[in-house]
Amino acid sequence: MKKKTSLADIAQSLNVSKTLVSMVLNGRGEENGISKDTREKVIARAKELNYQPNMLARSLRLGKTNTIGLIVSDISNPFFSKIIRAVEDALAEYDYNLIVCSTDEDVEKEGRLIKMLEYKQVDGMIISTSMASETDIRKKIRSGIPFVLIDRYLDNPDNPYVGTDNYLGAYRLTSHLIKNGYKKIVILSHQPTHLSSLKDRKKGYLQALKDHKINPDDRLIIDVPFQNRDRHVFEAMEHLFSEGEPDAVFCLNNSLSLAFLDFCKQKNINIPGRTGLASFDDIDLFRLLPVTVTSVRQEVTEIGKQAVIKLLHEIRKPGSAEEKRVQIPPILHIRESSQKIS
Amino acid sequence: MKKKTSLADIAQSLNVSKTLVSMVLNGRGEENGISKDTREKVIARAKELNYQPNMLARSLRLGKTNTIGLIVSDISNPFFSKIIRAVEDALAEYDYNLIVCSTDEDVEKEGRLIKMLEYKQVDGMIISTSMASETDIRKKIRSGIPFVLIDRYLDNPDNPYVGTDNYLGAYRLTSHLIKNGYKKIVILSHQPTHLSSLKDRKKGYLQALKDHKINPDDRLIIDVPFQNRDRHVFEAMEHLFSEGEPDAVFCLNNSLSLAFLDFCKQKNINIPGRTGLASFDDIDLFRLLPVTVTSVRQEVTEIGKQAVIKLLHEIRKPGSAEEKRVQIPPILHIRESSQKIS
DNA sequence: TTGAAAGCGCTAACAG
DNA sequence: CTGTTAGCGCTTTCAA
Repeated sequence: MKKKTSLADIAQSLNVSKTLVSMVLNGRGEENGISKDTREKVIARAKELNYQPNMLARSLRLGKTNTIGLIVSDISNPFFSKIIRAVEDALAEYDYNLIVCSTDEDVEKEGRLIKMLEYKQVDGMIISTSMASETDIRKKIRSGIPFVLIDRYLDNPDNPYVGTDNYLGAYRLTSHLIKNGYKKIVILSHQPTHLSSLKDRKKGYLQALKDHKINPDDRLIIDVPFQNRDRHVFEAMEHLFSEGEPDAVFCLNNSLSLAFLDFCKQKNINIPGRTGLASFDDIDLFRLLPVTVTSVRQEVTEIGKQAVIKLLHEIRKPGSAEEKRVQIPPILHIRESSQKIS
Repeated sequence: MKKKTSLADIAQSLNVSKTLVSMVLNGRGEENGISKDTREKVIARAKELNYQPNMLARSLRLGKTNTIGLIVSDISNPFFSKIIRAVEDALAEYDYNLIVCSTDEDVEKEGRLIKMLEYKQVDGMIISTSMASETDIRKKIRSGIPFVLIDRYLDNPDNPYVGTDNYLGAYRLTSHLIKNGYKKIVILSHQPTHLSSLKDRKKGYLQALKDHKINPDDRLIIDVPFQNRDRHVFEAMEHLFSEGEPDAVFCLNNSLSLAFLDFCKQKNINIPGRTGLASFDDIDLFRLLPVTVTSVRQEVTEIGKQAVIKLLHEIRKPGSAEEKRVQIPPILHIRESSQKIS
């Protein structure tokens, strides 16, 4: 493991200055009037000595790292991992790298991670926040590093944000269920309940009920804790299905659906015979089950892409975006689990 | 967005030296004999001025970034995203961050990413490589940054590596199928065929056939291209199922299984009636289908954890590990898709 | 055409 | 107990 060669090394070996070498290697040789001859010599020697630029030094000098931080609740959740992939690809085009972090919906942890990223001098952050208010985030990001929110927005409408039109998705889905004859529709969600994504889905659900003259029933609105979701879903559903008989379940995301399907499997609950089912998010499973599952697909790739575009905008000239909140309409996939009932 | 406060600022405002401040803030004040009084003053002022350490400068000085790079073929593949999560959690304990990259099994791209990470001075890398030989990687990592391979090893047995015992998993799974009466077992894989993971699984399959006196049939060994897998799997299977009738399919990973299940769904192929099925990897889908799918579960969390331990080892004293290659035994989940046939 | 020097913010060796 | 100095590797005035 030999010592790395630096600008100085190659400058010295050529009896020129670091300045010159730096210019040439950054492709700014010509415009600074370095002779073609010298330029070629520099480049040749750089290759010869196997020069590797030190981005750290470069970043320190330039005040930018070409790295952005991405904070989500769990990178192994397929919804997020697909967004991350899209973000990665979009950023690659602009030569940015990605540091990823998971919060497990833990506000404390999120705070620490934000600080961390700030210390690391990331040029920007993309955050799917668990916090309840913009002030909470601003309190952490003191340096004014730009950030854009994804999936969940906060109280300040001027925060750049990209996500799904959750209200619309839930409204359509619920309306569809109602039209197909379902009346006692459970809405299965998880904590924390202040997340805008979940709140908007709930609003869409309630509005759809209202518009179809169905009275909401509080007992059908379930919020399980985030941790140990599977077990909590099981218990809640067991309780619900043992007494009053709901006729459909609307799961607010993919992990809740998985938990619910598990419950149905164990309890031998037939879909849509005994209960209808519809879900937010669209995962492979939904179209591969023998009874395919009706769902609202979020445009994950689009969310990732747009978030990057917005962030890069924000990095170049903060606060310049025309449109602060971008809500991408979801796509309703009507399948067999929500078949018409009498 | 006010200018950030640096060590110098707080030193100046207190009429002490940067050195002192640096020591105190790094908790090395006491051991360097800074008076308690001064220490407290420094800490108070740091808080007051809202001091945020600049890790970039720190890293440049120290020659370490506390960041490691993780390269996989696709971070949105659940197998990898779970490993990533485990890696993230394990690294967090040692205050390391994670830069993630996807290669799409593209050797060129992998090369560029490795270089990238090297320029960024990551302290180490965890790589699920698509390359065919260790030299190819070493050619990229000139600086001697330590790395550990996951999921796939290379020709050099001294390369630190953590993965599943793929041979064993495939051997057991195939043996199980044979014992349950299956004889014409398709093995469905994808390119590139030099990946040790896939090669070992194939070896396990062949050995199991051999040990049970079944002659391997080349027509049953399928390698589809990595890109557009779904379509290729469909076409290959359509071809296969139209002529000679295989009696089981062994999918070498989760994405191939998804593609195959899709095929079965579209073609109305009954499992296990018309064909048995078994798969490497274990995904939610497999236990939620009405006919549950027999699979070999890889210990993803364990792989991530061990990779981190190995890498940290390697960072502290390179080449010191007792055991270079760690092969974690997989777990066979026997389910309904491989039921006994006559 | 080219170079000298300053400085990004931090830490460590060495002196007091 | 505390400070001085040097330097990590790079870019960027400003000067020649």
